[in-house]
Amino acid sequence: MATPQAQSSPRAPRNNRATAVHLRLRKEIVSGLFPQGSALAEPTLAEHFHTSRAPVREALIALEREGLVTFEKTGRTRVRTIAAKDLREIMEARAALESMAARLANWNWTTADTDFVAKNIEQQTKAGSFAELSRLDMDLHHYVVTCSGNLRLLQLWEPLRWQYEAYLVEIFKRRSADDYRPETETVLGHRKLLQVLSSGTPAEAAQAMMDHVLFNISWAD
Amino acid sequence: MATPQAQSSPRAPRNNRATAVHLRLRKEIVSGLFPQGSALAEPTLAEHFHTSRAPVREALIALEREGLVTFEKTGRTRVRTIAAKDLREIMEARAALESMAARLANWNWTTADTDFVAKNIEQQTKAGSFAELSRLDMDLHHYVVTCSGNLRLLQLWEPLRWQYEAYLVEIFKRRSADDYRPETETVLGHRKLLQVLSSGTPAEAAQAMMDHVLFNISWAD
DNA sequence: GGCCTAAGAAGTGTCGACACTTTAAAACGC
DNA sequence: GCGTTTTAAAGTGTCGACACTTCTTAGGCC
Repeated sequence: MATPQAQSSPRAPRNNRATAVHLRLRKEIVSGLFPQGSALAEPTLAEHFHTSRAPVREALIALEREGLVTFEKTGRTRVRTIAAKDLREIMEARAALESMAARLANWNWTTADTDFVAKNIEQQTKAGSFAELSRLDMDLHHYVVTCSGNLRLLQLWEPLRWQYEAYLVEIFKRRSADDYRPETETVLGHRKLLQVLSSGTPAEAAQAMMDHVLFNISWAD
Repeated sequence: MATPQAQSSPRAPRNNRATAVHLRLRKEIVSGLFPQGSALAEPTLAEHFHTSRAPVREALIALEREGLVTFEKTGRTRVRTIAAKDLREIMEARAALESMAARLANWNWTTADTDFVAKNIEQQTKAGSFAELSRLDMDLHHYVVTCSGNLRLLQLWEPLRWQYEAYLVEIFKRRSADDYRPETETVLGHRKLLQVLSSGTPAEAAQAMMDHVLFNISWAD
């Protein structure tokens, strides 16, 4: 009999330079190293990463599908600009996916999950900057999506995360670092979330996550 | 002043052989031309499409991110096998996205939209095979997602569509064509959907779509 | 000086080549 | 005949090359 071990392969990243370039370039984009709208020429990037154009090209295709770069009709590549209108789309899509994720995560929630999230929220209260708070925030949301046990949910969610982070870093550039005051509303929303995830119904968890994510649309600069 | 027309570029598909190969190969996969799990060697595909390996390679990367093919650790590419467990993930993700889409579509629903969907449902009652019915079904769901006006929702949804169709074509291979009897439940679900989309509340539309999509999980063979 | 034009520079799309790795097949021993 | 080892075939990863297109800059004209 054939089909020794079919398994639908959760994720088998090829171990080549293309994926390395992909990950590095993504990190550089969401770090704000390349301003939005700036050109990404293959020869330049190839030199930057000490490789040839082929791996760079593959990485750009992956990044385009993640929504971090765009191809113009002429083939030129640019860092995608994410405006307020895009933020709305991102948050609506996040709300859809994370609400379902919360529903599923509620189903198989453990005390270890509660510990992780509680610890994360605790750190949020001590956060000293927007950047630190949003990092903790994304960690928490990533954790819930993972807890759903649905790998496709996670795969669809990740690009939204990168796009959101690329948007945030642009905001941080404009805002001065010292006008930060603790975001009590965000923390409060997370506490409510933890409560329904651990001891609420699936429908309550879904609703709470939906409200929590959509609430942040108004954040738009 | 710079930034002449920023616009976040909805979708600018490069007009090259790579995208052509991508679209053709995708169509061939969801048509069942390549059985699930079969190997996709770049030189063979290159010959098949009368091109070199470079465009084929780019197409495979795009298809991997769509979930239609998988890369093994050795770099070999295979058509992804979609089992019942995968179907569950797909339908949960679809339910999440389409529920939000229905909520948004309800908001800006027009009589023209009602006409399109009503005509589609009318055709469903006359469908003579599983294949025809499911084609109409996907057309309808695609229409609703488009009506949401949220391009990211559509972009995230499309890969789920291809995966679902790849699953269906495998089912069709096993089932004989003549044991088809009209799926009255599907049609009934769509009528209910049309009703809430045109004259219900956003929450009702979201709930109806959620129920309708999740109902189909039990379809699993 | 401002505008149009034309050479030059830069970039993309595609190809073939080659080293290295993995798979498949053939040869060998028992 | 069956299992093991060796050898050949097939495949991937990466590179450089070249034609063609697009952008940019310098020159000329008014």
